Amino acid sequence: MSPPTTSTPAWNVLVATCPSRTSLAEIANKWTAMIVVVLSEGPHRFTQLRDAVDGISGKVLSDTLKRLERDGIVSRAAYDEMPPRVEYSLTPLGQSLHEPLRSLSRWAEAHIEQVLEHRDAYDARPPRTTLG
Amino acid sequence: MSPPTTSTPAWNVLVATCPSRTSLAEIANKWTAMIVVVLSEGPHRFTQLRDAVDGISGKVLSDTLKRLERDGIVSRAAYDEMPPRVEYSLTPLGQSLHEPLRSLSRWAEAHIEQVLEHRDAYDARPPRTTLG
DNA sequence: CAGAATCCGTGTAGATACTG
DNA sequence: CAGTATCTACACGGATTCTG
Repeated sequence: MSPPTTSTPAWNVLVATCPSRTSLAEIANKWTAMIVVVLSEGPHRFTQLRDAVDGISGKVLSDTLKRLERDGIVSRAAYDEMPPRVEYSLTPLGQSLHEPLRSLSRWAEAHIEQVLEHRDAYDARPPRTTLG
Repeated sequence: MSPPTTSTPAWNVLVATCPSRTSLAEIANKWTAMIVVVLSEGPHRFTQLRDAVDGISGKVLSDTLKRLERDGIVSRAAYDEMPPRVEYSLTPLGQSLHEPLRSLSRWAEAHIEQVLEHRDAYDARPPRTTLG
């Protein structure tokens, strides 16, 4: 039974011993963000995912999917066929995570130019060896 | 089809060569999330931040703040006093990042119990050595 | 106080090769 | 196709020390 949204969460990620930190570390991750965004469009097979998330290696994809499955964010459906077919999809829990993560990746896309400009300016500035 | 947002982002994090990936990697990070959430309440000094983000080490805080400053997300104000005083705050760019990141940490807090239950169930299940 | 510098352990990523 | 198994490598996090 999950608490209604009105209830105050007993957890606080700012506390080191809070278990919610372990899941924050899991979801605040670039691969997780991209995988969840892709899976939000519907079930994907392993190779489909690897193609969609350009540049990810098979091992990293496999590891990440396993962790997400363990956390109940992704579900795995293996069909006993030849050649083998496995489909990954978002659980309801994972779907609730989609919005926050999509916001993040959208932010990255929308503000990358500003970020790049800042980086250029920062890197052009002399190091703060002496007091300015 | 792309949604009718105000401006169409030319960037796509799913493409490996897209520069927005570099900023996604930066912001999709547990320390960044916690720091931005804390700074959203107002400027903080270094030690205040280290206390607020429980468990973070001085080096990691310093490194992360430097990266965030470089990206234009955090601004640093050093006052030439004795003892030294430095205040960190969110730039307007950083403030625009607050909502997405707060959503993430709230998700972690709100769903940690479900996540823990899934982990227990997953770990209790025998390994998938043979076909199920 | 606010850090820089240093050292070090570990996790995570990446490449490659192999299997059912 | 959908992984697993290995190995390597480096970035990251963490603890400690030193300084203006």
